[in-house]
Amino acid sequence: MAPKVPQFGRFTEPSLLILTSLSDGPKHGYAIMQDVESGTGRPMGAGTLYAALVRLEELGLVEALPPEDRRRPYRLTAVGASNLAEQLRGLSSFAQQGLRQLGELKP
Amino acid sequence: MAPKVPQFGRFTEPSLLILTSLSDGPKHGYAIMQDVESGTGRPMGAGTLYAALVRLEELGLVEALPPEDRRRPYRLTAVGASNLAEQLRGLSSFAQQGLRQLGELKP
DNA sequence: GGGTATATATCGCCCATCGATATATCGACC
DNA sequence: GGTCGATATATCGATGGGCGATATATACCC
Repeated sequence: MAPKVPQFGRFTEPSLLILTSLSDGPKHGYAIMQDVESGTGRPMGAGTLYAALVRLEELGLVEALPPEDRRRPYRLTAVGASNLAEQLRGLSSFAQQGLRQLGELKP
Repeated sequence: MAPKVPQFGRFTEPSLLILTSLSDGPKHGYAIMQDVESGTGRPMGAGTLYAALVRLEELGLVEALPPEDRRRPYRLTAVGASNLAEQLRGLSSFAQQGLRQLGELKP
């Protein structure tokens, strides 16, 4: 049987990465790119980033803050934060159970 | 800073779900569908399933076993298992660090 | 003043996802 | 014996997201 993944919503990798980066505090796009790249080792293209940001904003998971200089910072909304938490919890328990099944972890 | 995600390879949700389901032991397509659905709460369409299986087989992560009846079972290869383990480890530490950042978990 | 880092924006290709549809067989039930 | 639902696989078309490339502009450093 596959591990339970409570409401594994409609967000793939990049979106998750962005939300997680923003859980650190508000950031503008370029800072998110750097952050994600330093965290994952692989760069996230600008196209991916800005497109995903627009989508996340439309979904109400992030919101734009007043621009500083030429930077357009975003922050997590309350909805975004709770949504992220839920996804991470699901992901975590999924990974744990998967590893257990693989015999990588003791039950 | 975003949590480290060691080589977050090129596999999205469905593939991960399939590999994880197979970590349980060999299964045929329909059984995987049921397994994933019972695990996640949401059905994985047949199109997604069989297409993903073909890809995973091409990548050498799963292999077909001799058909029984009209069932076409698959099993994880050694490569598939170690690959899955690596992904799950990355996922787990990613989720842990993310939750910690959210204040959901004590460091 | 020239090159690199910062910063955002947009375009187009490709492929995976998804839902729908088709087909066939098996078992149960009346 | 006939029907219905579950089992099982296969394929198609539309859509949308990921990704790489490209464009543009400013700031900073040598």
